Amino acid sequence: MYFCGNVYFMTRSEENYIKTIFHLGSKGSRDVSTNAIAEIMETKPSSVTDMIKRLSEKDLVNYKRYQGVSLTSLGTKTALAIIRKHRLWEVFLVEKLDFSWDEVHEVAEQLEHIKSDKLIDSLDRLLAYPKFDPHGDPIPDKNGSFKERDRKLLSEVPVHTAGLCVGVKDSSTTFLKFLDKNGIALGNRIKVLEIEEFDGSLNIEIEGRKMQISNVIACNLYINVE
Amino acid sequence: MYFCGNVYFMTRSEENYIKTIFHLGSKGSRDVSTNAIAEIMETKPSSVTDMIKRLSEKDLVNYKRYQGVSLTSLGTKTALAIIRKHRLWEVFLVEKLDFSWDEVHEVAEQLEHIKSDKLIDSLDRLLAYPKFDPHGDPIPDKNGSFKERDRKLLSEVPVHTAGLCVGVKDSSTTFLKFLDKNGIALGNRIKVLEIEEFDGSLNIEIEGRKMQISNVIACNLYINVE
DNA sequence: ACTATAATTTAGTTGAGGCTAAAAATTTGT
DNA sequence: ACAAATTTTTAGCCTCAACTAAATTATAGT
Repeated sequence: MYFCGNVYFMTRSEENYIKTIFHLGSKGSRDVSTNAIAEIMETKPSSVTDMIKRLSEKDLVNYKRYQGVSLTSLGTKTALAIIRKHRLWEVFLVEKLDFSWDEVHEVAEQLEHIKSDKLIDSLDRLLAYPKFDPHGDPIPDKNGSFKERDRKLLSEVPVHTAGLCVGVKDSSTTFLKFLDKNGIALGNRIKVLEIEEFDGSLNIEIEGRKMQISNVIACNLYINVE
Repeated sequence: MYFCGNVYFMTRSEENYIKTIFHLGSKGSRDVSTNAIAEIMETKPSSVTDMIKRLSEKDLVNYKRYQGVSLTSLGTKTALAIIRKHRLWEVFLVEKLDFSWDEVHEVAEQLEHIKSDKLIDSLDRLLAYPKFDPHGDPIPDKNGSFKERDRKLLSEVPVHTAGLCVGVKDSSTTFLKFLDKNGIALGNRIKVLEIEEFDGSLNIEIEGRKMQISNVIACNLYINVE
C-alpha cells in the first residue's frame, strides 16, 4: 500500500469515480448502481465494474457483485477532500479572477486534482476561509466537516421573510445572465414584501431597492433565512 | 486533427516532453539527443524515441532517426505557452500564497497543465502582468515573446560591480534553501568588494551587510548589473 | 580504416483505463 | 413460480506511455 501524505495515491480517474459515487450516494441513501455511475460519468457499465474492483482493493469502496457500491470511511474522507478543493477553487475563480458562476465548473474540475496540502490550505487562507462556494454549496473544512446551510427556495418562504441570496437551483448560462442583467447577485440581501396570489410573483426588496420577480425566478433562487 | 482553441490537444506527458526539449534546445544550439531527454525526464531512451515519433506525427518536432530532435514553430509556440503558465503560477504561489521560492516548482509542474485560456489571462491580470518569475526567469506574453533580462553571473563580473540579484542558475531545492538560510533573496542589492584569486570566493556587500561567498555560489547567482 | 564503445532504435511486454459482445445474476410481470 | 426484461459482470481487445532486451547506427581510438 502506497501512502502519499495521509492518503493513498490516486489517479485522476479514481478521484472522479469517488466523487461521483459520493454525489450519487448522498442523494438516495441506498447503494449506488453501476449503471447510474456509468451514466453520470459518460462511460460504460463494464468500465465502471473494472474501476470499482480497483477502488475496492484500495479499500475506498464497499463492493459485492450485483449489489451496488458505497464509500468506505476512507472513501468518504477522500471524496470530501476533493469536493473541498473543487469548491475552494470555484470561490477563487469568482472572487479573484472575475469568472462568472457558469464559467467556473469546467476549470475547477481540472484544478481539484492538483495535489498539494499546502496549496489548498494557503488558498483557503487567501479566500478568508469561505464556508460556501459561488453556487451556495458548503465547503468541507480540512477535517471534512461542513454544515449544510439552512437555505430555502425564495418561492417557499412566507411574506416578510428576509435573507441573503446564497445560491441558485438552475445554474444555466441563460438564468445566470438574466440575474446579472437584473442586478441580482450572490450575497444580496432580499426581503419578500408581498406574494401575488394570482401568478405567484413576488414583490421584493433587494439591496434597498424594490422590484418584482416572477414565480419561475423565485423557484430557482435560494436564500439563507435570517 | 483535433483542435482545442488554437492548439492541438496534448496529453500531460506530451507537454512535458515539449517543455524539456525546449529547455535543452535553448541551451546548446544543436539538436537535442534522446539520451539527454531521457536523463532529464528520468525515463529510458527507448521511451523517448516512442514519444518523439508521436510528437513528430503531430508536427511538434523535427525528427530524423539517429539525428536528434528539435521543435517546429508549432512546438516552440506550445512550449512557450506551457512555460508562461508555469512561471505565472510560480508568481502566484509566491506573491499570493506565501510559498517560498524553493516550494513552488513541484506545484507549478502540476498547475502548468491546466487548460483554460481565460484562466491564465485572468491570472496574468491578477498578478499585474509580471515579466519575471520568482527565480528571475522571464515570463513569455500571450504571443510567446519575452525579453531576456540583461543579467550576468556574479562569478563573471569585475571587482566593485554592483547590481540587483535577479535570478539563480541552479534552482534546486538545496541551493534555494541555502540562499534562504543565508538571507540572500531575489531583489537584494549586491556589491562585489573583493575577489579572492586563490579559490575564486567573493567578499560581497548584500543589503548593507558584508559576507563571503564561495565561487560555487557566485557561479549560480545572476545579477542585473547597474 | 576498422574495431570498440556509446547512442539510438526496434520488438515485444506491462498496466491503467477505456471499449464491445456475450454470459450471468437479478428483478419484474403475469 | 417462472419467463422476460434489465442490470451487472466477464472475456477479450484497444490505446497511451512506460518498460527490458536485443539489434542497429554513429562515434572514437588506434
